[in-house]
Amino acid sequence: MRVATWNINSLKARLDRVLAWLETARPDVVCLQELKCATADVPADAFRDAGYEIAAWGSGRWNGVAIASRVGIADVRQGIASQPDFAGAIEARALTATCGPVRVQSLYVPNGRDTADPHFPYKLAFLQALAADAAADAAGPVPFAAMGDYNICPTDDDVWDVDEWPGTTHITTDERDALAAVQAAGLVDVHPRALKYDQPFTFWDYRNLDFPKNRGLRIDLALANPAFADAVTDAYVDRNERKGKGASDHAPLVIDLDL
DNA sequence: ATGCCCTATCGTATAGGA
Repeated sequence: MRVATWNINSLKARLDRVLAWLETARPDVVCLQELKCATADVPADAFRDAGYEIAAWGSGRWNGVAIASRVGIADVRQGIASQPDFAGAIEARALTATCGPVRVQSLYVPNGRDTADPHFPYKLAFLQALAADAAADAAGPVPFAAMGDYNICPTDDDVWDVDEWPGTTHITTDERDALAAVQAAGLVDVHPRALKYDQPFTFWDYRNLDFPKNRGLRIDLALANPAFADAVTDAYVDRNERKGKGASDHAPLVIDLDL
């Protein structure tokens, strides 16, 4: 089977491209992030016409996660255990469901904004909660992957050039330690191959010709338990989806499984 | 060609993204 994760940066603005991609890539399950629309506004009919059921948790302008599947969706769960709030709100950043033989989690980890911003400790707290939340699924017999936009480059090789990276977040030791703690729960980073160039980046900023210049980041990850990881036959980043008019700034991460 | 930022919002600018 084929499982994917993709930060689509608005479901409404991206709907045609998402549906077209489902038709060509034919994933059995796709985790989507940054819906930027309310749950009630998710076009479930359009997905149904394409052969997919969709479970979504959206809250309007920001965030929002979904899972679309053509092998069924069961046991849907919103959020993670002890999920921290931001400014008093529990944000739509995690959705977990069982789709056929796999259990997947669609994740949108907080950006962090700046190491001096309150969003940064929020990001670390979210990851800490995630590590605890994932432990049971990580140790279980069912193939499980927590996949999505982690907003962390696991290593310097996951940045086109750390010295040119303009942000203060995504590359810090604190963030990488927090990511390592999630992996320590029993999950491994399914490292994809790139369709072009050496590094399998998943994000390129819209500005400054970053995509043509391949100034990218690998921040969309699939952290898999042993049952999931052992079944992986291929993994790649579909950078072709970053091309052209109306593209998201992220490309899909696609994983093929012998399941 | 990969091509010079994008999205949603009570908007005619602003916040957020990474």
